Amino acid sequence: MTRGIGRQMDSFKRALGDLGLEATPQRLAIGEAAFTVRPHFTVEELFQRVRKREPRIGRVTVYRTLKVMMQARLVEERPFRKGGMLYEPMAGHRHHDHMLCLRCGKIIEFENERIEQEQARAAARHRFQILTHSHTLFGYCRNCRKSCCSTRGAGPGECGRNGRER
Amino acid sequence: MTRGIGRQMDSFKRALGDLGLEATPQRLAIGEAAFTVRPHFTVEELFQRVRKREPRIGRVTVYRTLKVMMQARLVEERPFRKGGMLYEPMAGHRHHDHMLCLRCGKIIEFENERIEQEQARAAARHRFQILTHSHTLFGYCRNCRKSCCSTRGAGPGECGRNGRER
DNA sequence: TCTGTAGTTGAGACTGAGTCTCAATAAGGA
DNA sequence: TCCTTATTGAGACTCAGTCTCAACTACAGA
Ligand SMILES: [Mn+2]
Ligand SMILES: [Mn+2]
Ligand SMILES: [Zn+2]
Ligand SMILES: [Zn+2]
Repeated sequence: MTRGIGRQMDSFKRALGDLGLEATPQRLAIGEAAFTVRPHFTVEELFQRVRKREPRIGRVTVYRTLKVMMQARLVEERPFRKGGMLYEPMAGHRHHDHMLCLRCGKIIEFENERIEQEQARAAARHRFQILTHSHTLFGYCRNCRKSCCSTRGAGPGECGRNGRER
Repeated sequence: MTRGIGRQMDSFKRALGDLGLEATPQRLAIGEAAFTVRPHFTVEELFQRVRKREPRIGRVTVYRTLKVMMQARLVEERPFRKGGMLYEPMAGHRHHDHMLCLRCGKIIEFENERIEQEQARAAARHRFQILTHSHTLFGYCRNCRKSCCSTRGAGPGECGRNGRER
């Protein structure tokens, strides 16, 4: 899955041009980092990653560049948790929604064409113009549901998946 | 719509009992306020409202009590915006999802049984146990979509609806 | 009534995400 | 080279939410 970064960077550079912004080393470094961290990342994770290449970069620039990538629809914002968004690169990816395990943090992606259709119809009925949407299920993944949680017999950290993989 | 507060307060008191918590004046005041502010409120709005009756109450207690009401499923949390949740009393209300106008802040509620069904099926397919879900459409309401936004000819504040009614 | 205990409360300190400000720097054109 | 504009990053700031802890309450038992 490390393939496609070239293409993603091309889209990013084009987007910068379209918006009348320069392709500075900082912006390019942030782009490359965003397209190679794990698929749902925090700003802090991105920042740390960029710093390895460009130690002099500032947090503000990361926020700013992320905003540009959002405008260009190269990344999307995921309001999964209370303190702070997660971000996900979308270039190449098809649209999808998420299930989020409240115990082990696992993120499951799903697509459902019927839901998208019904959603469009509901919006049309209200003459509402959809720009984006967010559809997230919160609960327990297959590993965490019974064996761990119902029986109340385990602390966090087991359940097949070991630990954070949000 | 001011009817039903009695019933809601009864549920709340019962919930407190079930959780082994006392029905203190503070908690009751917060409950009453939560069931009478506007249907989607911020913590700060709730806090201000409670203060009118109980000026000595602290913000922490509001947060704490809100958490209790969440556990009892008397209110639900809405991750609509970046800085801070909105809350919505659910006692009596049927489940519904939301469309959110990015320009005037209007909140439209909708229900769609087919979406709920498909969502359940998608979860089942992944052996995922849903506890809650959040499904929100972001875009422009019927008043804001063309006349105001596409033509780029208006600042915020008009569009039929006058101002905030998030 | 007095006393001990557990539950509850609220002021204020603290954390962490995100924004704002502004001076320094880099780039590009005349 | 000189001038103008875009970009950057340190640090101050805002705001939501949490944590800590001492004070306060209700009440059960002596
Ligand atoms: Mn995803
Ligand atoms: Mn609602
Ligand atoms: Zn899990
Ligand atoms: Zn609107």
